[in-house]
Amino acid sequence: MLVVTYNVNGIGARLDALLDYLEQRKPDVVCLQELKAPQEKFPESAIREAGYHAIWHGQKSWNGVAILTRDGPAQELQRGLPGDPADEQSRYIEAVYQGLLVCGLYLPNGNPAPGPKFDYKLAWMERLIARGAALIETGAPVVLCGDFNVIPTGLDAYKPERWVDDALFRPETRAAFERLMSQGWLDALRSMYPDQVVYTFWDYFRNAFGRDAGIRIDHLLLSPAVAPALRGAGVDRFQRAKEKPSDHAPTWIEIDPGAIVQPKHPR
DNA sequence: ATGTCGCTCTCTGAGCGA
Repeated sequence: MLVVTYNVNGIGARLDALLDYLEQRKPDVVCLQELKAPQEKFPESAIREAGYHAIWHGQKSWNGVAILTRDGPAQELQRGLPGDPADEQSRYIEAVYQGLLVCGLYLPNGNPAPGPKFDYKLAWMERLIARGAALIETGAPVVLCGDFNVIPTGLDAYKPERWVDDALFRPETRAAFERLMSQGWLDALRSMYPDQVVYTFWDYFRNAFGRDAGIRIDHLLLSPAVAPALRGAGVDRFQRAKEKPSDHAPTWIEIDPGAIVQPKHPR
């Protein structure tokens, strides 16, 4: 089962590229971020004609997340990250698909830091940590994936010294991410490539992709029940090299559904 | 500080967020 996370940076501008990708790779599950489209502007029919079911949480201008599935619809469990009823930003969606709990997220960027946007990022991460603990505690097989806007370590940035004051790499951000990870999540890409440089995002400016001046901020975290099913992982850089690309590349894992551990007493 | 995109609005450029 191929599970992909892909920040499209505007579903309107990226529809052709997305359809091309679906045709080329035929992923089973795709978590999308940064739709930048209101709920009613999501191109549901074009995606259906491409052979995918979709659930999505749109928002005018900014944010927006979706989950696409190929072999049947996903059952939506949660829309919006719990913990703050006043938070109206569309950054989280959760669904069950073929026994797998798929959580797609678009974590706040948080720049400039310090400031109110950084405070919002850290507060959002606290809510994510609470959600992560609850998910792990069920024993369910969970893939928690998306654009985390977190550079976990210096290995994950071209010239990390340039990111020290950035909200994606500040100590508070990395510490919160480490607290999430300490719950028992497996960073799928890093586990497959322990020492290698792996980037998922390259700025549009200064020919960043051509120079491979990237960062790794799109992550797929696996709960203990799905970690043993991991068979492969990677970044589809070819998609970033196409015409009119997103600044992110699709990032993927291959899992063996037969190796997923289902809890004996599902709640 | 800069660079380049995408989206929205008052509208064919400017502001904002990333």
